Formats: sequence, C-alpha cells, structure tokens
Amino acid sequence: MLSLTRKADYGLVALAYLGQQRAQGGGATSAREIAERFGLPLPFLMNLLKDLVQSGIITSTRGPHGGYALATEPGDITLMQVLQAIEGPVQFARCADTLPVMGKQCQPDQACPIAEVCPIREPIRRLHERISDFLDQVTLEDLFEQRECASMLQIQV
Amino acid sequence: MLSLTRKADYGLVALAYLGQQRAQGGGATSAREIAERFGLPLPFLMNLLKDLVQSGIITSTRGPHGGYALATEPGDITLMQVLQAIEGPVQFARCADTLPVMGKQCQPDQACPIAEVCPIREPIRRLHERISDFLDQVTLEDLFEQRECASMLQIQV
DNA sequence: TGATATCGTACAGATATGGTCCTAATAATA
DNA sequence: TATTATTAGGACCATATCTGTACGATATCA
Repeated sequence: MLSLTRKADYGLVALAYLGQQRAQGGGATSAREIAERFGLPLPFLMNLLKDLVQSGIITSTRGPHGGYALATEPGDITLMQVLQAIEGPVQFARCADTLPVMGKQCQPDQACPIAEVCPIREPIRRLHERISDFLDQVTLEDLFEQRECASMLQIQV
Repeated sequence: MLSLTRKADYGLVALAYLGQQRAQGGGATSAREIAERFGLPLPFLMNLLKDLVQSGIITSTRGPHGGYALATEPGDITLMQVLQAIEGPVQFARCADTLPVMGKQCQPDQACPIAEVCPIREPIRRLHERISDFLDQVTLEDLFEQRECASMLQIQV
C-alpha cells in the first residue's frame, strides 16, 4: 500500500514535538511525556526513539531530567533520513538497489534471475530515484513549518 | 520501507509484456505464457491478473487461444490505477484519507483520537497529495517508453 | 545509595504478504 | 457433443513483517 509503518508514523509525531520543544528553547523531553501527550505506547515509542538516536537524528541523555532532543536544526533532517533510520533502506522495489525482483529463489546477494529479460528493471530504477530524490529534499522544517522547497522535481521517469 | 509488494512487482512485469504484445499487434496473451517467460508462479500471477481485469485495466477472453490484453493504450493507464487495483488504496499514512493515525483502539471508521493535537496530520496529508499526484501523472507509456511528462511536480509539501 | 530514566535485547501476538489449490464457467475445436 | 485450454472466484495456509510487551542493565543526579 506504499504506506508508512506505524513506527514511522509515531516517529514523525515525536520528531515534530521535539522540534516544537527546540523552538521554545526547552531541554530534553522524556519519552514518557511524549507518550502521554499523544497516547502512544511507551515501550514501542522508546524502541523507535532508540533507532533515531543510533542514526544520530536525536540525542538522548539519561537520568533524571533526561530525555531526547533533536540533534540538529529541523532543516538539516530529511524525511529520507528519518524513514531509513526507522524502517531501514527505502526501496521502491527489490531490484531498485541491485537487489533481485522476483522468485522465491531470489536471495538478497544474488542477481535477479530474469534481469536480462525483465521489462521493468530500468523503469523501476528510475521511479525509485524520483521518489528517493523527493524524500531526500524534504526536510522536517519543510514538513512542519510548511516551508516551500526551492528546488523542483520534474516528472521524468 | 515504502516498497511495492511482490504482487505489484509481478503485475508491472505482466503489464509491460502485454504492452509489448499490443505494440506488435498481437492478440490475447495467456497467463501461462507470461508466467513461463518471466519465471513467475502461475497461480499467483493469475490471481493478480484477476484484480487487473476487475478494475478494467486489462481484458480477458476464455477458452483456447484466450488470454489477457491491455484494455486501453498504455498512455491511458496510470501507475496509481495499477497500484490501487493490486494493492488497494494508496495511503501514505493511515490518517491521510480521513482514517485515523494511531492507537490500537483506532478503527477505520472512527476519527483519530488525537486529531486535535496531532502535529503531523496536516504535513502527512500534504505529503500524501504530493505522492498521489505523482503516481496519478505517470502512465505506463511514460514508464516503459521512457517518455517525459509535460507537467512539473513542485516540491511544496 | 536510591530514584529516575534510558539502553539493549528478547519475545509474543496480530496482521499482511506470498503463494497454493479446488471447483466452476467459458470458448474453441475435433 | 466431448474435449481441451483457458479464465473466474473462492477458500486456504505458511511465513514474514509489523506492532507491542517485558525485563534486566546501565547511567545520571539528588
């Protein structure tokens, strides 16, 4: 369905809130506070916050008055970074990134068995690049501040 | 991971092949022929071809020498139509189409319990529209003939 | 030292995906 | 008319992924 996982969903909610806190000059925000504010399951939220910490998007401090904060300005964080941190590599199709397309015999490190004859390999690759470029260019600031992007994305699959 | 399902993957392969057949003035192409040519599991392929028939993207004729064919020109079939036929409604997030975002208590016909305070509802909706517009504008002809689209897609989430 | 809070990992239930199978319906042909 | 090739419409199951929980370890600060 081409849709975000719930994990990514929650992650964006948390990042948006951390962005607000940052704008107001607040310090670290605890996972508990975020979970209570938006009705999210706390352990699940902490799991994904961990992912965001590991990929450097947010920072964490332990102990009392600890919590999470954006590592940089929202304008420096792209949607692609967030999705990759939470959902792993973004692949429009399996073959888009040298991975095979089809067949259960396909293993991640094998070449696609029908690459020679596959009629969608190139089209898929171009689609993948279009979507990737888009996600790379959209920052959290664009998203949450409704800021426009200077660049244009031409449909030229 | 924002990726196509295998069903959609196979579906595009089949549609590309049917497009070739059409260009060469061929008649109906059997599911068996497609499956053998690309090494796809036949029952699975037939299942998704059924979906494509039901949504009017391809036509089918039964009996010997029967098979499938594109219902219209490839330029009239959009990527969105194909994905919707095979994967159901395209939703970048659950709340993008009046569905709720989060919480297990969320049912499809209920409003999102945190809609009032949700910081990503609007941003998600705009993202969803951007992606949808894109998929709506790309046709199979664009994809497989490497044709350019006249229109531009401005990043303005 | 004790309270708070994160970190890391392992685990379990729910849902979606990937794929099979069976029976009927339909059309061409011998 | 009988046969064969083909699609139609289901139900069905195995597996993977998603969603969420649990628990112990660790770091910080009062």
